[in-house]
Amino acid sequence: MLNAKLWENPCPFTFRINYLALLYNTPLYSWIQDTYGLKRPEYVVLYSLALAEGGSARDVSRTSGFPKNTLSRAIKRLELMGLLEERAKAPGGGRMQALHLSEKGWTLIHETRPTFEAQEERMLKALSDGERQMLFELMSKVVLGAEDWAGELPSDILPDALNEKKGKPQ
Amino acid sequence: MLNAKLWENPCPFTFRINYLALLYNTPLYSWIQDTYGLKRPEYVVLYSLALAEGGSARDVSRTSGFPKNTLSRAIKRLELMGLLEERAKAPGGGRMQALHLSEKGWTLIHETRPTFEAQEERMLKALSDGERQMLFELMSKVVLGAEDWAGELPSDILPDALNEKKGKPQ
DNA sequence: TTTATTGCGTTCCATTTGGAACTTGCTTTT
DNA sequence: AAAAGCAAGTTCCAAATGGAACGCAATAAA
Repeated sequence: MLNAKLWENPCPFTFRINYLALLYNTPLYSWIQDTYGLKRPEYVVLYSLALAEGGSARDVSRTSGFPKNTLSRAIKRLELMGLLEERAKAPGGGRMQALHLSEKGWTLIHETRPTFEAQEERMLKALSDGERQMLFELMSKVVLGAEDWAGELPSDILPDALNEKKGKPQ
Repeated sequence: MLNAKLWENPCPFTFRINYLALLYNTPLYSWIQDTYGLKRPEYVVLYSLALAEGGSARDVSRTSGFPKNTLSRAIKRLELMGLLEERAKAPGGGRMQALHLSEKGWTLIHETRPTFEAQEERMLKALSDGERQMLFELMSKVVLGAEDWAGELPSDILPDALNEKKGKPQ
């Protein structure tokens, strides 16, 4: 079945993307879980803040895809574990809250991030430096074009059966 | 935060992979859910079988990442909905069961697959044909090398703190 | 043939998840 | 400045999820 999905797939790119994401993420987050007791959304919050200190829950949600309630819980737990600086505002949500890693949070990130990097490196072993550069540029191009295709599906790619108004494209 | 994740990320490739998977999958599966009442694992089973008729639950699990109990339930429901051919063997698990789409299942796939293709096409709009070819080859190369890096994390990329045996690398 | 062994599929159950409604506070309008 | 609109964060709860234990069939070993 793997061969069919690789070589006879009408969506060869997105299959590869999903498949690589799977192979990459699974062992890393299962290691994080076993070693540090952090679930994936929790570690994602830490990782995100390490890249963008002062980011908000909304930012993490937008860039990771986790729904905001999941992140709300994750942040609460991280705070409780002392991995995030306590938020000034009393819990109860109002407006954008800037989040900050604590000393402990930074330590954890510094300890774990190299493993994520090393795994990415292992994944790319098959490519030369030039090929990596090329892959990076191509993927960047696709991501930068995302505004044009992400979000709702336009009705012109939905099955005709679902488009009532055929005659009058008003 | 998106800019930080794109341009200051120590894992620029895997971020792009995860991010693209997110942007691609979310609208499609939410459309499938709203329109056909199928959850993602359910549609994944149909899509997988359309590519590899006679595949088993295990095959789908291996190539999609869903755990086998989730797929067991998905298959049961698809059978109930008449989208899969009834399995010969009485339910009760034994050995590998070959799964087959029913007429209705094929109809649904034929109706929906073009939308998945069109969305992939939209995603790649930013690339020329040559660039697509290049991207395809690079990603294929990485996937084909997966046996060398997927699975358990080797201890040599884990933090030193976690490796007791430093002196004797036996 | 009988006995272990392997591994696919199912069931059980505690945990996690995420949609929806809600609260609160900023921003815009009048 | 008061009212309306909007959006971030929280809570609620029903549903989905996935680890673990189980049952069963095919294969391997004795």
